[in-house]
Amino acid sequence: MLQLQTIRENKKEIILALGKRNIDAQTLLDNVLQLDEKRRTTQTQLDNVLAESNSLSKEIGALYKTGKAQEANVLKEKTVHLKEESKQLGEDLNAAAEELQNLLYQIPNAPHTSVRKGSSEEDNEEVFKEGDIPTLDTTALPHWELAKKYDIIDFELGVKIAGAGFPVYKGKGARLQRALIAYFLDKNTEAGYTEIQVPHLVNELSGYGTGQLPDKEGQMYHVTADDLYLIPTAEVPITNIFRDVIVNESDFPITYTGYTPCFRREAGSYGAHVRGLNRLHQFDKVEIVRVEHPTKSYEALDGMVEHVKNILRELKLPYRILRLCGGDLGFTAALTFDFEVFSTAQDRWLEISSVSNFETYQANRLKLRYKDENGKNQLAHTLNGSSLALPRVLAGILENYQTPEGIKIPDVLVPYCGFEMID
RNA sequence: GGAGAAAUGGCAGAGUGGUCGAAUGCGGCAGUCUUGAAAACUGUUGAGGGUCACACCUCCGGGGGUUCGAAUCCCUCUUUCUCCGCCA
Repeated sequence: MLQLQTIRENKKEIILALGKRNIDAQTLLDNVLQLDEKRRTTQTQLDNVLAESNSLSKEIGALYKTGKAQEANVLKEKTVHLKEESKQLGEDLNAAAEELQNLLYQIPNAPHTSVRKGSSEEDNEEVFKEGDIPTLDTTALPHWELAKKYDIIDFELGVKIAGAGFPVYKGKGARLQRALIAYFLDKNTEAGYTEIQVPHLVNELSGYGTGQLPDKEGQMYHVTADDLYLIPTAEVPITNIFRDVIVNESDFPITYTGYTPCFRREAGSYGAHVRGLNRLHQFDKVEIVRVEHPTKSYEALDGMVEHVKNILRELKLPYRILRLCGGDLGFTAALTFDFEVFSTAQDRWLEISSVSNFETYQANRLKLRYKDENGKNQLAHTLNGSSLALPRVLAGILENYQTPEGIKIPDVLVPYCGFEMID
C-alpha cells in the first residue's frame, strides 16, 4: 500500500497518478489524512494517560517498599479513572487504525510517470515488436486441434478428473512442458537468479503481503479447512520470503527464480477466447523476483524485460511488448510491461509474461526494508516477472511451428526434449 | 494423532511481580594502537509511534485476562523440540 508519509507530502501528485487509473482519489485521500490525524491525536492522548499511570505505579511501588501502604492505597484509587480512560482511548485508537488500514488497502499503487491514462487493454501502448509471423497454409490448426491430433494434451480427461481448465498433458506434450520448465530455469539461473522451490499453498498473511488479499479474494482457491490459499503465482510465496525482513544495502540486488504451478479461479469467463490453453485454472509458470534499491529498480525492470526478450528470441516466437495503461495496470503495480506471443492459427496475441515494478507498494505491506548509509530503515522496491507462463508459450509453439509433417521443436528445446518433432 | 518441554534483541543466553527495553558473551559499527591487518582496549549497536529536537508511549511468539504495576502469574492459539503412533 501507499505510504502515509508519501500521501501527506505528495497528495496532489498521487491524485494525478491515480487519475490514470480513472480513480478520483481526492476524497479517499482526504479521508486517509483525516483518519491519520485522528489516529495520531488519539495516540498522543493515550500516551499521556499511560505515562501518568506508569509514574503512579512507580510511586506506589516505592511506597510499598518503604512500608507506606496507606499512602499507596490513596494513589491506587487515582489509577482507577486513568484505567478507564486508557481503555476507552485504546479502543478509539484501534478503531481509527483499523479504519485507516482498510482505507489504505483500497488504494491501488500510483502509476509511474510513463504510464498512459486509459480505460482498458485497448489503450495499452505497444513499445516493441519482434519476430516473423509465419504464413501458414490453409490446413493450419489452432493448438487445441493440434493437441488432439497428436494426442499430447487431453482436455476432456482433465474435466473428468478435476473440471474444465485442468488439462492433462501426455507423452511428448508432457515432455515438452518439462523441457520448457528446465529451459526457463536454466536461462534464469544463467542470468544470475537463484533457483528456489517454495510452498504452493500460502497463509492469509502472505496473501496480504503481496496484495492478493483483501482485493482479489475470490480469484484464489481457498482451502478453508486449514485457511490456506493455493498460490495464483510464485510471486506470492517468493516475495513473502522477505516479509518483516530488514536487509543490508549490500545485499542488493536480491534475485530469485522459481517454478510453480499456479491456480486461478477466474470465475465467469467462457467462450472461444478461453478455449484450449488460453485460460486455465491450473497452469505452470517460471517466475523471476527481484528486491532492489529504490534508485536501481527501474534499471532492474529494463534488465528483466531484456532477459525475457532474449528467451523469446531463442525460441524464435513472434512477440510484442506492451506498456500497460492505467486502466489495465494491476492493483499493486506502478509500471508493467506485458509480453504477448502471436498465436498464428488463432490470429491473436496471447499474454505470456507480465513484468512489473511495485516500487514500495508491496514492501510497505511486507515491511521489507533495508538499512541505508545513515543506518535508517527504508522500504525496498520489489519487482517480478514471468519467464515464462507455460500454456500460452506452448500454444504459440504448437501453432507457429506446425508443418504438414508435424510440429517442429524449437532448436533450443531439442536438447531438453530429446526429440525434434511431434508427429 | 497421543504424552511432555520450550518460545527473550542479528545469534547464543540470563532474567518468576516494581528501579527490565531487558545482564553477559558472540557478531556488527566507530575509535585508540599499527606502515597495514590481526590481537588488545574504549565506546556504540533492536523495531514502531510521537516531537523541530527532547520528553513520552508501545513491543520479550500471537491474542485475551489478573494486578496500582507483567518478560515474569492465568487462559487460549501458533510454532519448535523430545518420546510414541502413522506415513511418501
